[in-house]
Amino acid sequence: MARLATIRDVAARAGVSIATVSRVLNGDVPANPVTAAKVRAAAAELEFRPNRLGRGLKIARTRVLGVLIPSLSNPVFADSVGGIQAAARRAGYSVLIAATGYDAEREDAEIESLLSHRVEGLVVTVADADRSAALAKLDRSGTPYELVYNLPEATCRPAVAVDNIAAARVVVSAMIALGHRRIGMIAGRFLASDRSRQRHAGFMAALNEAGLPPGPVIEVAFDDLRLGGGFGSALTGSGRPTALFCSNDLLALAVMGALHDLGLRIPDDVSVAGFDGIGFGSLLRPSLATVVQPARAMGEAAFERLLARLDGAPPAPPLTLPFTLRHGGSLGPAPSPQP
Amino acid sequence: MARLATIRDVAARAGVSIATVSRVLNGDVPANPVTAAKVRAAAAELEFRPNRLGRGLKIARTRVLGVLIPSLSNPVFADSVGGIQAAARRAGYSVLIAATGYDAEREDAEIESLLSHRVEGLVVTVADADRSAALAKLDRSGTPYELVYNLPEATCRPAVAVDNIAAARVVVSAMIALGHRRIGMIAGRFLASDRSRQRHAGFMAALNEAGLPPGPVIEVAFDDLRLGGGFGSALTGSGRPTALFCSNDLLALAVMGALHDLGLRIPDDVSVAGFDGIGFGSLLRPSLATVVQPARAMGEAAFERLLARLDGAPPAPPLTLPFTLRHGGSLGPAPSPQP
DNA sequence: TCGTTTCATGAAAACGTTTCCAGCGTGTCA
DNA sequence: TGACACGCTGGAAACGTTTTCATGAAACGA
Repeated sequence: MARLATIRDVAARAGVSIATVSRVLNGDVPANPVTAAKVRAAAAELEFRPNRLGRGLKIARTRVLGVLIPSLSNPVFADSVGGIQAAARRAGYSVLIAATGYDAEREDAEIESLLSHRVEGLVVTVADADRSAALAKLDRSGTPYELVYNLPEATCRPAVAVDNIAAARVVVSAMIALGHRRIGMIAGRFLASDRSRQRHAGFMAALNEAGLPPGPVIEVAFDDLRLGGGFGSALTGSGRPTALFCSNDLLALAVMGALHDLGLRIPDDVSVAGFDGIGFGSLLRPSLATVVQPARAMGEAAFERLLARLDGAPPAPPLTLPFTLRHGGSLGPAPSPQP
Repeated sequence: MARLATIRDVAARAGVSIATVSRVLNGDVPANPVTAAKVRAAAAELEFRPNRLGRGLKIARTRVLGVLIPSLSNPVFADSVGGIQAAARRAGYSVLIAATGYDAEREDAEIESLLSHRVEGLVVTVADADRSAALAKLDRSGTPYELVYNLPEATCRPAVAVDNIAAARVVVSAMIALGHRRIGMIAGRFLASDRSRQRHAGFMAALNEAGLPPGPVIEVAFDDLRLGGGFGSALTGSGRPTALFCSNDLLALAVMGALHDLGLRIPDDVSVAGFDGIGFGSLLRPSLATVVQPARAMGEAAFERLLARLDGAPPAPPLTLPFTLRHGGSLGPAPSPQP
């Protein structure tokens, strides 16, 4: 690869100083039109592409932002990154991305890596926002960041999310309204996910409100969509739940597949609802009833808030965006009560 | 945000020169153990995080790689990025990511942006690898890059992909073997996608081979998953196709939804097959028959090849990875012939 | 004791920018 | 005609690293 042209090459070719090249190309100072033309011509001929390392070093702004998520394979994260990206591009920012693979232990190292590139700020989704050592470190150093999906309860941290508890309560209440009395939950591991915990809290709240005892709660590993083992037995006995609330859509899809394989019809035998609102849910038949989070908009909002912080605005309180309940064929009336 | 510690601060605190700090922290030269300890202590106390802009500027290597894809919302791209990312992380590389939103016109600008950050190489998926001006420019400048999903036919460009033509032929042949005689195709716009074109070629090849006339071929815009309009009429007449090959899975999912809404049963009335092998396909009921591309492995392979190039290896010929046919409930025997 | 080798360390240059400051030529006004 | 302002331009420093080169001390064999 041929050596890339530097500002010095451009200056030499245009017969001016590098200071002039810089001024012309950055367009800040109205320069002599003929000089400007010479510079621009030289830059074009040499295919000059300003080195952002040099620039960043000098002006101490990189116009790069770091994004950390658990995994790109979950559309809910991919979509939020899409939103972040779109907003960033509009504002002239580039995006450096990292993933933890759902491993909270890796959060710190990945963030360190992003920071070493001197990203101006971070948009992150962590396993557990209240217990995250990485976030604590960010707070200590005053690095601007914005959470997405996480909504800390104990700590006050900048976040864009939906109210997980309220949303879960709404879904479960909808189940109750449809006559369901034995409602179970399939959840990502509570220890590994604040969202899962919060959604469980909403689940319990709705049941309490209605005076119903909780059905079985099954915790599964995040990335383990193959629901084997004890799963079937909890869902097939005579006192089996007639509705299942899943802490996220990926889980819900897996559950629907498993139920199908167990010979249970959805929603005739058992209803299912998810959480997230990934696009595929609505393409399924029956379509997946779920809480729709505005993933893309959340990403965009997070970026905008971050940008405001970078421009000197004071830290804003957490932003809860409205969720919507997507009615779907997977959630139907409870089967008529057995005698 | 407090000013970040520089190597100079560490040197001052440890009572040594910056050269020594650099040497100790990079661990290249075996230094005096006591000095090293002092340096490490100082670095830790100051939470020193080497500035990769300075480093990159000096050594002219950034250990950053650029990734350009059409969109993160398509799992097939998100998954390949996941693979790239994982491999990059293992090799100590960071990933700068950009998306075109399926707009070929934006490819060049996004690549320019990535290059201005002095990424060492690029992994890209473009709309049309043979006609891409952006790729031509990369070739001209000798920038190392690797294509994923694109497999150029007219030009010789480094790529990791599956043989789209062969794969499409296999699917369509499978349809024929199941007794289908009127087979249609739903495709992304040929002008905007080399893959769509190649898969169409495979479709035609299989039909020719069997001496069958092609059924209707419907081109739709890439991101337009709402198949309205003339769609229904082409698929409902008396001479309607009994099987539909879709140029990608997203399209196939939309088609399945539309067919369902038209009152057609899958696969009893009409069979459907896709292309890509996104995970959700197998969760559907009926599950989606499709060509599975090893998305993650393709991303990993692309990174490995790129890394080899960066380490001085000569350009390798395009790598075609094996695809597999995933049998799914959406593809069944042709309905018994009407009298 | 001296020359030589080895080892640890520091000074300084360089990477590619931006920007401050000074200098120069030209035009304007008294 | 002189003083001054103004517009453009160039020199040079600085950003935070790495690395070359030189220096000094200690160790060693003769």
